[in-house]
Amino acid sequence: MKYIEKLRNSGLRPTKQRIQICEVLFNTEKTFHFTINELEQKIKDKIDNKISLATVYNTVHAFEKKGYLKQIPINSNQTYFDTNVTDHHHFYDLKDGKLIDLENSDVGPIDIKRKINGKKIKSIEVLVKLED
Amino acid sequence: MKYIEKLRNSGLRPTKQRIQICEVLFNTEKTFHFTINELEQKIKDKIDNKISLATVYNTVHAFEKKGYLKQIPINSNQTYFDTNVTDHHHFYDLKDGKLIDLENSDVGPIDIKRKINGKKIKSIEVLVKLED
DNA sequence: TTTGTAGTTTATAATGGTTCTAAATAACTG
DNA sequence: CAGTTATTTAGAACCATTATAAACTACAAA
Repeated sequence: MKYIEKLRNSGLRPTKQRIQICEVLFNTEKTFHFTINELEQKIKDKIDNKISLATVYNTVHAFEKKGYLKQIPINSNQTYFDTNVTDHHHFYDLKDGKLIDLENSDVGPIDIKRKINGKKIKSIEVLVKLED
Repeated sequence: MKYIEKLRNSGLRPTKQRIQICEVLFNTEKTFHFTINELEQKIKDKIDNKISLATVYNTVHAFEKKGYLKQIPINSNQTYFDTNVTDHHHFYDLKDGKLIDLENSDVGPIDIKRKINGKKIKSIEVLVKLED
């Protein structure tokens, strides 16, 4: 299994649950956005054994910390995650609440002119809200 | 009272509570960011009578709908609002969770090259995360 | 005024996503 | 294996937010 090494290399024990969640998250052609509930559903669909909700939360947070997932800053009652951890931005369709990737090449360079003393920029995230 | 007209003009009845919340939110030299809990505290400090939590929520949402407040898209367990409704962006200091305004003039123009069929851009929001 | 009505406020309950807990289980190391 | 530590799990707890429904208030029409 290709994920066993990935997990071990990040200091995470390659448990059955983590490997299965890796399959659901990363064994896909395209990256995608999800909430915990959506991920839980995907897991139910693709996997025979049950994985407890707490484990899904634990795993997603562990993966986020390791940089395998990113949270998407958006105002919603649920937290959105992205399996696309490359530098990119999002459209957010207010009508249906759906997110659409905006590749970095779709956005001109972002020039932040102001500096904050003693701080450096960790990331720049652009959210483009869409309406009809 | 200057807020009575403002409220009435937006189709909101100028109740005592709404006027008082206006004072707390808008009768300041500088704009500011807040969560509902922080606003509740401010209200307690500045106002003699009690305003119920539900009213604070109702009012903030009403003001947001009318465009007097903006939600700040950020991942937090609480929702952040901004009394600065002009077009601008934010630094977010990950260390202490504080937000800092980034005036539009501090950010070069943002060029969104991709279009989504039948949708138009309502807003563009940039969140610049800071670390030490 | 007075009165009717629609809008607001309020305390409290309900909701629901997320986190905590502590016991059972599984992975790892020697 | 045996011992240790990490992980999983079900369920409880947490807590921001929303819903409820009764009391109250602004307002307009008579």
